[in-house]
Amino acid sequence: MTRQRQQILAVLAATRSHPSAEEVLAEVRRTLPGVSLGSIYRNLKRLREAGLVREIVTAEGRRYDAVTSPHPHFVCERCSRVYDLPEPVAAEALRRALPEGFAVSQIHLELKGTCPECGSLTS
Amino acid sequence: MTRQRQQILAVLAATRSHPSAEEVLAEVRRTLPGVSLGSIYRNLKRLREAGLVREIVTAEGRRYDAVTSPHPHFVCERCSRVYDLPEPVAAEALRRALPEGFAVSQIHLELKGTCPECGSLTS
DNA sequence: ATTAGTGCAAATTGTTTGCAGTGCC
DNA sequence: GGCACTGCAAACAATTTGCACTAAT
Repeated sequence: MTRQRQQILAVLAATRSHPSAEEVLAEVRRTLPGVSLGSIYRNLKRLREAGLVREIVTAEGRRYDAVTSPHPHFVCERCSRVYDLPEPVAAEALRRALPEGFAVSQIHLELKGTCPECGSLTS
Repeated sequence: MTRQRQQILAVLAATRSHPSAEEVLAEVRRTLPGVSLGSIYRNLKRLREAGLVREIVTAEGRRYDAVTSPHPHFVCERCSRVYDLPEPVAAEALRRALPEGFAVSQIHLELKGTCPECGSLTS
């Protein structure tokens, strides 16, 4: 666990904004100016494998999130912001509804639409 | 609606395998040998805008699907196959559980884990 | 000393675009 | 003739990788 890796995790833990790799880079550079994008990607991958970070793949790109509890997201179609939602539904019911032979490791629920910030805009 | 576009739609309608753009290309070329990848992407985009095709963004790439009814998917973490699931849960309940100001246009539910094909394998 | 991790730059992959030519109304 | 659509190739963006160097145990 190097300084870089710690910083990345710290940045992710400190925000609810689900930053992209580039955004993580910018933020980490505020304390470690020399870091490279390659290291960000490498560390995000390791952290993901370690189960400390989650990757959210949207049509607009990949975003990262320090793992707390599994929760669904709301993705704004206009501004691409990702919002956390409280755990809403019976994941258990879902699991039971599944055909025989499927082993579920994650449930990823994503709603798309427009967020309050964008909802009022005309175009 | 050109021949190419029709073929692409036909290919997607004829399979439940959720092909990638490359796979669509290969399939379409069986009847229209000259088609290019650029046209596949262009047409997939148009078809998507027309609401005839759905794009499924997974960590492993984008897959395409002729739209029938909205349904959730199961993505195998080992082989990346995408499976259709029957509409399982109260989308309405979800919508109601959402904080004020969010307008939902699509609900995308994705389960990850291992599928029956892969479940028995050791590594 | 060894081993993992780094910065940098080049390579790779997936997708989009510009352009000149085609085919259909 | 005009306009949308094509194939091709070049452009692009996001992510990964190879390499020589550095830091920590």
